[in-house]
Amino acid sequence: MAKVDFSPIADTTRRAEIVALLRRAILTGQLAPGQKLNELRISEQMRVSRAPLREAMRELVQEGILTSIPYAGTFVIEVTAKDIDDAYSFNKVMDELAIERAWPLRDQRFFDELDRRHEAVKQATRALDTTRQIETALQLHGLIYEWADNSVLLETWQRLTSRLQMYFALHQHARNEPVPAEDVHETYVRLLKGKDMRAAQRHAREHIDLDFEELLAYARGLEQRPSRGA
Amino acid sequence: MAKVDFSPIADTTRRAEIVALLRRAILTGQLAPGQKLNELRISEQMRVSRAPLREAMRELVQEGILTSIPYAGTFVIEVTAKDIDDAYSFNKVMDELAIERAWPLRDQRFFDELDRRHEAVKQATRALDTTRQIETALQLHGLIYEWADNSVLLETWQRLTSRLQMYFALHQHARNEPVPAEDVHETYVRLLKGKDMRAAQRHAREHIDLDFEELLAYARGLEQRPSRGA
DNA sequence: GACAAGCAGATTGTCGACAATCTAACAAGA
DNA sequence: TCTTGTTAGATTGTCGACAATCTGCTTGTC
Repeated sequence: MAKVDFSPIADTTRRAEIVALLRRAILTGQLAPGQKLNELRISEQMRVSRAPLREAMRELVQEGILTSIPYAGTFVIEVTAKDIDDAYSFNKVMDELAIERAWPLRDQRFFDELDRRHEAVKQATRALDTTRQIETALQLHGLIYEWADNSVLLETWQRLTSRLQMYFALHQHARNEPVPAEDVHETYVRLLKGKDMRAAQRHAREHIDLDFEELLAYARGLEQRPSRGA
Repeated sequence: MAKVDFSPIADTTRRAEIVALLRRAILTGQLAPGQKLNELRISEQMRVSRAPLREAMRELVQEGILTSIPYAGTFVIEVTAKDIDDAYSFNKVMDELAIERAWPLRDQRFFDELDRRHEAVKQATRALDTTRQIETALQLHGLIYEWADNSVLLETWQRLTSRLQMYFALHQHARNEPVPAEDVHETYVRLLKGKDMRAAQRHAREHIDLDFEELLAYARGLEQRPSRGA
């Protein structure tokens, strides 16, 4: 009998597809923070009834990227500097933990996967696809969580990822700059392959710092002159 | 003009009430792990249509205490020893972090609230209300998270709490023992009021150990002879 | 007796319509 | 002019019915 690893079949419910579509729209910034999601309009655009759409929205509310006010509407979450700061500071600690847990479990498969994801980032960078660049960078970063062998830790990371992706997308969207050409993940990957765990943790912390500082500055700027309007 | 702090008005949707009902049923063990939730039956019992019930279920799926398989059903999550171990080990690190962050922010209101929640645990203990005892103990424990001034940390704790409460309720339910008479939180509260942060962190870690070890042993026992049945 | 095909029955997923609620514009009165 | 009451429109919340899918049993064939 042939030994084939069949991956789970794709979700066939409309709900799942709607969730994916909405999430993508939010995380890429097509739906701006604070924006209201009109159920009727969206359901008509998607050619779907409101039932699966509403269920999908409930999921995204729990996922933390939508917020719902009864009888008023469902909105994309607002992004404050404090939110970003909280996520950033929390992420630093989590990273240290993940590296610590994943460290003794690194094996050939880990290194291969690390290279694979690193390659994906570089490819997105070369293609000047900023959205995909953010996505792949987070996936690269998420490997230590997948390897840490702790379901709660992984799940927490995945929840956080949604918001991080949204924040970075916002940032990119705002300054509308070309992506950095140099490879900022080179050192990170090298250290994860090395023998000095502390060094890897330290780098992860500092590396994150760099990205976030800019992001924070941007968010603080936003709060000075609050956007929003009719 | 009178200065009154009006609290937000209660959620008035059926969905919100259903979520509360279902969550309570799961966390108290009235709905056993692995059990299937029949939508038609539940909606009839609650005198509600399936729409708000399904939306409520979606929320609880995202909350991590239900799991859904398309066209098959929605089930209460199974509890494995590894799940408990993961939650426990994750919780230890989070606790240290929360204490560290909350420590410099402790004030009179913190101490008052600490006493208030401690009192609630003692009262539930005296009343031999095990469910309420678990609930209040977790609320006591959660204060450091509320005070840590980090929304992501707090949110993560709240998600974790659901599952912790479920685990402990299962345990209690299984051994069906009277609640411990002595006050196991005395030291914890005292240390949180003191000046030695490290000591508080150490105690939190060790205190949690105690509770969890028993729980883990119980869960491992479960996995030997897998329950399950018609 | 073993096995595949096909057929109920039950359950989940989706739909369209109705009810409840909110918002904003407008009118009436102090 | 400001406040309050009213009303129309739009939007969300909920309902009951239908469609799609799964499960287990029965039936027929070898």
